[in-house]
Amino acid sequence: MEYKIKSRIWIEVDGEILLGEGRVQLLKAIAETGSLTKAAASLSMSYKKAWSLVDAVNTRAKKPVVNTSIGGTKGGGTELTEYGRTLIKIFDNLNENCWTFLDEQLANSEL
Amino acid sequence: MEYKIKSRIWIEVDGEILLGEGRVQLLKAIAETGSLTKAAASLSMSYKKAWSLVDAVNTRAKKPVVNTSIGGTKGGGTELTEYGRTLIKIFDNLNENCWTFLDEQLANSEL
DNA sequence: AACCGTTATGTAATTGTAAATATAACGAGA
DNA sequence: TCTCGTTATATTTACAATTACATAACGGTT
Repeated sequence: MEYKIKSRIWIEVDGEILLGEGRVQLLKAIAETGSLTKAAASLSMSYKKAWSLVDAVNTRAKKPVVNTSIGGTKGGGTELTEYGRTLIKIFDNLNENCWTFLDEQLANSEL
Repeated sequence: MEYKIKSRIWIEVDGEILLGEGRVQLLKAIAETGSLTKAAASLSMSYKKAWSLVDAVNTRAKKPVVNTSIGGTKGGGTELTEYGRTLIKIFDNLNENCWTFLDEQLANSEL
């Protein structure tokens, strides 16, 4: 029966969510599959939800996070931009730093 | 169009939530009103939800967080224990430290 | 031209969560 | 003993968020 401290972080723009853990997970799945449809399926998420999440990230970010293409042999696809990849890296870094910081804080508080 | 980092922290026991921002807010309202009914109303929360939140906190914490009484002239009431008050203080402290830490982290990441 | 898998978008259905409602018990005081 | 405001709990109702379904457009390939 030990107390554990948890946290979630997210980045906002104009009071609206730009990027959180769920969106980062989705972007990672897009990077792996090259397809929004497959990424959504791999996370057991509806395509519509996945699309609206990616759309929100893409329109709010300072630069596009994904490139999409429609049609062609493979039907099209979605790929991360370089900016999208750095965004993910920075987010993951912030998140891990936050976790270790909070663990230290809790340990020092003697709850 | 500036990026801002936000966070929520909470404390878990055995994988279940013990205390988060909402529960702390509720405990503070109880401290002010001396009544779970009034505390719930002051937060526009249903009594049932308020009760189940307080009950969860009370049963999972290492020591009781509130004392309740039923009946009597005033009908009864709910008051914080000393342990409940220190729990709130520590939580608020952790939370503020987390915010300033993350702000620093974001500033250093040059997003 | 026809096909196929994908993006993109609207609408209907569902379902899980929260609120509303109802009811009982309690106990000091009038 | 009756009242009153509170805690405590179950059941029903309502709503909002999510999913499911449907449809169109696209563009290489065959």
